Amino acid sequence: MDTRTAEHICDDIEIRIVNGDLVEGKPLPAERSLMEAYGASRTVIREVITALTAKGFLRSRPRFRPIVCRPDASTAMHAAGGVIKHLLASSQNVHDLYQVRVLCERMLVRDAAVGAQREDIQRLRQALDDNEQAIDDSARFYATDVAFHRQLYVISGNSAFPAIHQAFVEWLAPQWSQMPRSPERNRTNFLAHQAIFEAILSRDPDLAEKALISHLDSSWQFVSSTFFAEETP
Amino acid sequence: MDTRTAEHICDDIEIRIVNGDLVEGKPLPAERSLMEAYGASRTVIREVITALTAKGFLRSRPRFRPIVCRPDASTAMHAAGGVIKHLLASSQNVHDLYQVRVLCERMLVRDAAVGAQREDIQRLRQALDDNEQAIDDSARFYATDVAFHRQLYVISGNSAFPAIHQAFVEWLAPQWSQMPRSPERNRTNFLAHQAIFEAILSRDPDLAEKALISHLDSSWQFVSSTFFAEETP
DNA sequence: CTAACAATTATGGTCATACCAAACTTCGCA
DNA sequence: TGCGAAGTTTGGTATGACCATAATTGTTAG
Repeated sequence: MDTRTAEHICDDIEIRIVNGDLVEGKPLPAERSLMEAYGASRTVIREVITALTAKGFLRSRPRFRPIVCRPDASTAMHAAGGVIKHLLASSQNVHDLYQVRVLCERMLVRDAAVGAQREDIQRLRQALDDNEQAIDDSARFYATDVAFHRQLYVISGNSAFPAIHQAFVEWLAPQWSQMPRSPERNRTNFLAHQAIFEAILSRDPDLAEKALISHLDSSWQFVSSTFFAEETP
Repeated sequence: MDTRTAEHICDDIEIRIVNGDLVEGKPLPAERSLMEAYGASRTVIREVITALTAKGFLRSRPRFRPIVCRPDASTAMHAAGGVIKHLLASSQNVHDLYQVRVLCERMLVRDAAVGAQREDIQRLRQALDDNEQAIDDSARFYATDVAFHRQLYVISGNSAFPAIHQAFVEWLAPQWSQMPRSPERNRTNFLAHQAIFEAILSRDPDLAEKALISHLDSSWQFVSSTFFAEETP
């Protein structure tokens, strides 16, 4: 026999969460109830709870009952984030991750240029307008910047991409969100966004990709010169 | 004061792992040693261990000391996998994930067509040859198939992409690795790989992308008709 | 009767101790 | 020197207890 009682209970609860037996948003039964239900000691139950929490199936605050979380693509990314944040201590890994983002967005803008629907264009234009309105408010500009790029992921119609975008934003936030910003810099970025939008509007994937690369490369130059200036290549 | 002693110890051990204080591949100190070291009870230490295991910083078999794992991009993907595997119970999510893979590979082959070096081409050709040699051995064909696609990720020169490829393979394995296979089907796939290779060789990104899309779409058709045939659209 | 407050209970966080079985070490014997 | 048995270490689990805080209930004042 396998000696891991906890694993079995863990798997069972996972299943009960995904199939809706344990309702998302509601608290897990009390530890002492689960003891009885599974005929295990509290030690084991608590081990199960910590494991499920780390896996993203529960969200537990210190002195409260753990809340059931039916995991989605977003929580999957979040689970990976626990490791990723350590990897990003190396600027090489930051660069690699950023390049992954660039690759995704290059393809996304190409596809958007070819296949974006009228509503997609409309939402993108709205995001662009919001971006322009925020040029003089750097905090808001950052938010609308993120939102504009997010729209590129939404257009794909693939539910995984918004989650991926969210992951990129969270993981790269330590550098990007704390960049020194200015209305001039914001205007530059807005114009880059506008160029991407125009290229999509004119149904030109090559131009859209080129505009995107130019924008993201410039952004990388700015970030890397700010944060990784002293590192030896 | 914060009531979560375990979290502090957890963070501390994480740091000691990433900075090399705790050596990768070596076993963690015994639970009873950690008790003394941190002045905590065994309950807390065990909680820390289970959490770190779920996070991917330790790899623990039932009755053995946990092995220290300095996490890399691959283990990050693996951590996400615990959630992903549940999501992939829905064929919609399988499709979405597959489309993410398709998008990545489309861009990768485009870039390969533009920028692949001589050694890249050589390795890709080698992978293609291996693939051809394995047409009559379906098990080996699957391995060489994976290896060929992997090469597309390697060419990028970005250390994150091989890990992403590994993740795609693992997550989609339940469907793909158990597909009914035949030498005829293998030959079809080999020819598709060859077409992709030729397009890269002729430095034609549009053609390479087209060949890839054709290949992966056909593969999806085959898989979805096998596994998701009876589902109502 | 209701609302604010106090007492009680439920529950999570932590600790100490104990027992077992499997893994590891040691040591003596061949 | 090599090997196997006995003893020790260590992880897996259980039990019971204590504390602090959240949730609940009961009580009282307005």
